[in-house]
Amino acid sequence: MMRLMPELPEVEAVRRRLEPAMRGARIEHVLLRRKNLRQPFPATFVSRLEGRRIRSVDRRGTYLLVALDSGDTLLMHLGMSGSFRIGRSVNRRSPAKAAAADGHDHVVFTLSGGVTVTFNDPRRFGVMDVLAEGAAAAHGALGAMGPEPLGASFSADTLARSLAGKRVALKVALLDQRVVAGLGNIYASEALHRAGLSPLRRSSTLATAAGRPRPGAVRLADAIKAVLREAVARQERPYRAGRFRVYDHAGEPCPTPGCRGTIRRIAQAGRSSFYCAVCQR
DNA sequence: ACACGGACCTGAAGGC
DNA sequence: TGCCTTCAGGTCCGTG
Repeated sequence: MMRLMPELPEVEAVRRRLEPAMRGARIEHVLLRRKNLRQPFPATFVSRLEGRRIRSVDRRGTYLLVALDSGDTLLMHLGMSGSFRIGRSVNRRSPAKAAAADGHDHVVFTLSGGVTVTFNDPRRFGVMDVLAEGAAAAHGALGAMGPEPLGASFSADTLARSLAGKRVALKVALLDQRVVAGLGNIYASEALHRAGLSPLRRSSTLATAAGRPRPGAVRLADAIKAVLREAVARQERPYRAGRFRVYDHAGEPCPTPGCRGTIRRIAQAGRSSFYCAVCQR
């Protein structure tokens, strides 16, 4: 079950795996094995991809952006259970069909050189779309997306500013991609624990005061960066995973040194949050 | 404008 | 054993 959980670090790991296989290659063939994922594939999906050369493979939040020489961008989201498999086609007559083996293989890209990139997604929460040049800003999710937490545009100051006036619980605000891009349910809980902040706290209590971010906002911005940086580094050697400090650890002792609390699980906005009521205030 | 809950979908896990 | 229920997750959409 806990296979991927695609939040920013996991999507970045996928990007790093796809990039060397895709960048500079030409998309020779696109096989769609169904007509929709979470939303329908656009009618022109295949025709706008086939024959195009791939300029770059980037990530924004939890979206993958494949830039093409036509100016279009292939937009992909893994949803909850999406994954890619890179292969090499053995059957040159019908390379795409040979690569699609599993019933949840929904898209097969065959690239120049016979490389195949297969998208598998049992739950079909994933999304694929093609955006025309300059259309990213108009795309709902992308256009409104908040700063990249590991980029220069994210800081305690920007975080405090975007929490200002928000009545929602801090944990719920962290899941809002307009506040910060790429955080999901797991790393939101992890960051809050590291910052010593309760997931239940009202977001506006971390807002800017007297022109400067409150100490909690500084700790939270630092914690978000630290949690994500460590997770990105861990993706490269998954078997040495330190796992998570609080996520899915309900009932266990709080890992904060010197804290005698116990990790609790509560529901917020329909999702589970894990935290220590003793050291997170 | 903001906030909340339901829908989407399947597989794993737990209960009886 | 096997059936049934519940839960998990990210994002979008309708409603308040």
